[in-house]
Amino acid sequence: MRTGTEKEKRSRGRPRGFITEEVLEKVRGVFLAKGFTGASLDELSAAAGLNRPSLYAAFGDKEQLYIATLRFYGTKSIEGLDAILAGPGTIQQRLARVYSAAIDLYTAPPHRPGCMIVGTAAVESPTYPKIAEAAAELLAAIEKSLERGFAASDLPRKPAPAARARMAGAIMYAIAIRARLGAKAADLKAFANSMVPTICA
Amino acid sequence: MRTGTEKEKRSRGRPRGFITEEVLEKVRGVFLAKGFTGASLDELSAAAGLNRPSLYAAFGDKEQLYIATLRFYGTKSIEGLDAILAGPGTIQQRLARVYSAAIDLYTAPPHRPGCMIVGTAAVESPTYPKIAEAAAELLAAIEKSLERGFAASDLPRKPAPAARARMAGAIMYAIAIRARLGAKAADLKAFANSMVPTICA
DNA sequence: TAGGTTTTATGCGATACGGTACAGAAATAC
DNA sequence: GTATTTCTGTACCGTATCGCATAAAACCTA
Repeated sequence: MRTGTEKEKRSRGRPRGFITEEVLEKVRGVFLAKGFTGASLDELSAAAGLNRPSLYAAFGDKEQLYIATLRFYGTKSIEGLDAILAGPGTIQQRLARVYSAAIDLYTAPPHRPGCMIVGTAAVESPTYPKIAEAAAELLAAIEKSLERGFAASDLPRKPAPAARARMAGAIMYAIAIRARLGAKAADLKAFANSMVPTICA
Repeated sequence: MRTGTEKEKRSRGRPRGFITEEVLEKVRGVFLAKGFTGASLDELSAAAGLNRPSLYAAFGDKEQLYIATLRFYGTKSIEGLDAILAGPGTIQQRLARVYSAAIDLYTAPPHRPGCMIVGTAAVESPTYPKIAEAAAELLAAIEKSLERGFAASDLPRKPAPAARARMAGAIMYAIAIRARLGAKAADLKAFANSMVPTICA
């Protein structure tokens, strides 16, 4: 897939009137709110400010567009995760910051969307194996990021960083689910804060 | 809603050719695999062995049918949860049994469906508030059941049973998500077993 | 048996859906 | 300037969708 940012030699014909990443950002809002099946191409192209043929030429069909959006969202999220985990403070403080930032995104108005992977990709998994595969890869990458954070900390080596990462990831997924089902940010933050010492024990 | 099992006085006209709960069980398989939006009325009525007008007369529209199915599924699940938690053994053993039973259901072939609440209701929440409400109620009931189990155990009163229940529930939701995204039962069971001592610490 | 009542079965209708054909527009290559 | 390539916009196609109208069937009451 072309990213639109590569400064490859200007191709010959009429240039694109959009930037791929901007389209993915706009489309993400629709997929995040409605899910893959629930989002119609009318809504998607309206949100993107593009006509359907342009979407199709750029991304292929709806499934490929969804997967591109999911990977874009996941990659951005993991970058944010890495950044917070590489920041200052104890691992407890950084982990708490990770949860706080996640909860702010998960409970953002107006939809309290939760996480795109947990909240929208999971439901399609049995029907669309490629979506399941992309989602599983992203969850694995999230846990790898957490594992790096724990490995670089001064926590005891037992439990292993990978085990701590699985646990920290599980708590994050649960928060995402509860956010999408309407849980209040304050409750989720209290829960997250109560889990940090357990994960870092 | 009539349950079909109430032995209310036989009504006057032609009797129903189906039992409500049996229909809900059959329909559940379709909703569980495809989600609310992804399941078509053709699939649903075929699975139920009913024609669409019969479904409509009995349940109303698709949303109401889905919510009835969700509540049926949730209530049955909570009964199973209560039963295991009321069984023999230490709370650690009983909690491990809960997870093992859940993982068997979540990873059942051919679809590895996970949990209906977490795997299919969550995605619809922003669009269908009544589904969100029913799902949130069921999660709360699950945590209440877990809380009763911890309250009846001989674990220390700190952390409080409610806090343990939130944690145990979070682990269950995370397992459901990972199951639907393709995780292997053995990996999930290892994870669950590793979490039991932490939850019961 | 006749009448009343509820559930089935067939089939339809209006709409929304995903996806595409085609012609015109905007850029580069020669 | 002309040709070529690529993208945009309109308009459309076939299909699948949800939900319902209608009439026949099955049962109870009398």
